[in-house]
Amino acid sequence: MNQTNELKSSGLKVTLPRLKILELFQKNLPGAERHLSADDVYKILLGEQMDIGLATVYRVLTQFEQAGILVRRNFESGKALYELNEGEPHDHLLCVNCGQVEEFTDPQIYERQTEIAEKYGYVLHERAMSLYGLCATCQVKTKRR
Amino acid sequence: MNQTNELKSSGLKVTLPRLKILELFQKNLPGAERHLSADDVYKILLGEQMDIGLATVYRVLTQFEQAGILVRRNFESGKALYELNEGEPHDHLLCVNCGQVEEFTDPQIYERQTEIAEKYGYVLHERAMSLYGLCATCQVKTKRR
DNA sequence: CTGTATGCAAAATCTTTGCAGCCTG
DNA sequence: CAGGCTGCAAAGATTTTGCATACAG
Repeated sequence: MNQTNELKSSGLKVTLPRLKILELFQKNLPGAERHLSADDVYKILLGEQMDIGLATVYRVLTQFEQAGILVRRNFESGKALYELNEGEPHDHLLCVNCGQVEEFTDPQIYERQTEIAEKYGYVLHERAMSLYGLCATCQVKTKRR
Repeated sequence: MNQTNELKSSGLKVTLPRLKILELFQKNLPGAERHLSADDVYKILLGEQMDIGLATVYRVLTQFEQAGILVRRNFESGKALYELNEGEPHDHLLCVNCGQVEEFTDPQIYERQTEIAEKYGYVLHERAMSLYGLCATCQVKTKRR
């Protein structure tokens, strides 16, 4: 099984909480948000009749991040969101009204970031770029008020 | 007095805590970090023999942000940092080892961000970009270990 | 004097940690 | 069977809020 191996190769024992959480992110159900907070994950699993502790969710998410399975994002919301690590780095466009998250990649910006870090003598570890605004749908809704 | 007027024109009463906090950011002492957390501000003021409450610091920082005097930044550290709002937007390069903060502006990136938001139909409210890495000094230190 | 501002303490959030028992390998 | 894993409860860290008193205008 794919997920089982993914866990094993990260040196993690295969347990129900881990399988379920991994599945949540990999399944990618239509309409399901790719970006989930610890609490989101916790509530979803409770809703699926799982008996799980919030502490376990935090621990698993942290382990998955260290294993490179997930990526942790710090947006302005105040709570961390996790998403599947699909290799290619990307940035986010977030709607301040509905919370929708749009992903995009811009090689030109990526390139400039590298140049800037170099110019300042930094060895770059991470890049984070987020744009906040009103999505098209919410612009209409907001205007109506 | 300049600071007094800055407060008045924001509709805020001129009080000692507000003057002191404003001064802290405007003074820009050599070696002093431009980016301060609520707790940083609190500790500095306590060190100056001021009798102030942490809650007041949080309230004042929030008010200053709403008045456009300060800008709030959410870096990965988990706590918000504030800096003087000097009009022109800029981004940050942070050392993950010593916490040094380097500021930079890149019109090319700024331009691309605008284009991206437009492409996705967003009305942009805010942009946040932070690069994390090892500064030149810390690269040397780290290598020695 | 009136209403805003302050300090203190308590509460609210999000996240981490300690511990005894459970389960994987 | 050993050591990692889990749930629960408690503790931490950061930020917000309620309230009585103090102070600016």
